[in-house]
Amino acid sequence: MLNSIILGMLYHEKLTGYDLKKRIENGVGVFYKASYGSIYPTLKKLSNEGLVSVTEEQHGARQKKLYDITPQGRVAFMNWLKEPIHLDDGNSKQSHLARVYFFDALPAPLVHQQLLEYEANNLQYLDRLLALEPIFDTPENQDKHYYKLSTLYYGIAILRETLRWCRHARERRPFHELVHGGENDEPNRSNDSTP
Amino acid sequence: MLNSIILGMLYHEKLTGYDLKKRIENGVGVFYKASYGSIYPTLKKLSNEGLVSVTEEQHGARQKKLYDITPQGRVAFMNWLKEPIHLDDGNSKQSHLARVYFFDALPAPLVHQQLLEYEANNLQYLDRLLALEPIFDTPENQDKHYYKLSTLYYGIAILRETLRWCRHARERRPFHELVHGGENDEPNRSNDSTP
DNA sequence: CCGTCCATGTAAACAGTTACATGATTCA
DNA sequence: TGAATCATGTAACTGTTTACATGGACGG
Repeated sequence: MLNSIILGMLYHEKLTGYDLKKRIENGVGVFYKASYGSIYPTLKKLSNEGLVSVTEEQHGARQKKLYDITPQGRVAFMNWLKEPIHLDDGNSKQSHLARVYFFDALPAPLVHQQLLEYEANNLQYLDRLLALEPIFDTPENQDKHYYKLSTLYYGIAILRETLRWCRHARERRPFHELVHGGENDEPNRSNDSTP
Repeated sequence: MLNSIILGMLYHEKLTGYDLKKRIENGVGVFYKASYGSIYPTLKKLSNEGLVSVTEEQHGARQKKLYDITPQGRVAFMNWLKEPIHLDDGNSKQSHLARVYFFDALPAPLVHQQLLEYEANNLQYLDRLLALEPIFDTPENQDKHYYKLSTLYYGIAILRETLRWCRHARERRPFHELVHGGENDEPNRSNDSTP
């Protein structure tokens, strides 16, 4: 995961380990965290594998190491971007979004294909959860296992929203409507001006 | 994580490692996967820590080990359930939902408190993302960084849905409305039968 | 001259996966 | 009789976090 993210970050500019951390923080950082303890060892590993190259620079008495992606690195990164997205791997969403984050670098037809597949997988998953619904949502469980049930419904709600998002992204439609569409009101927010 | 889930599963019944796997698969399994390679070592660890006890049973020539939660195990599990939920830890949703899954075992006032806090944290997070929106959603980025932008909007959409879910769960309202409420139509599901 | 940022790293521990290895029991 | 399921485990590895350790540069 981190190795791919690093390659993605180096795709357009050379960076030091330190820069990388900051770029990740206010980029993919919204859904993926990286610490120096993972960044530096990963850079070393990528370097050993020939996917990045290092240039040592002297700024006065202080040295810094600028990392750059190699041609092999670009290939490896592109292959990662093209990998099919399967949902059943546990820590799903993290890695999916990390991939999507870099989709601007992928040719449009491939992106479209990826998003279609992602959508299909989510739909399949949703159907699985919807099939569980009548089995688990019994009057007895509604009382004694309310919170267990709630996690099932959370999954269903999130998948619905993910599908809505997929359709937007696949058609490259702007996202204002998705997120600021009238129907999604927020009754609990204290000091909001407007309508 | 797994150790807490195991304790939660043993809270109401004694189980073997094998049983545990199945219970997890069709319980929290929807959002958390566990393999034997993690279950058995974890059981051993929990046993060494005195949080579970083992009873060896002979079924013919075949032996099985029944695991049971100890009083200390119950305390440890309850403490885990009561831990405050902070969102900024990267692999959030997984562990949050795992906790919620076991909330039926927690006294109602504590559950309410936990969900309120969770809601507040999500709202705070949402505000953070909404603050990023005007910074990143510029005409230039809408074109060149469409997919980067899309992940921001995905986050916003999911947080909105999470908040809706929170309000339902906190008030112990049934979930049909959340998930089968009229407004959330699905224009694309016309002619696909399940795969 | 002091605090904050820039910059690089290591060691230990943690949590878990994958693949392997073994063997009994049940049922068609 | 052989496939599926029950049942337990290990070894090697992967990827990551946490805490530690060091020191230069820059601005107020």
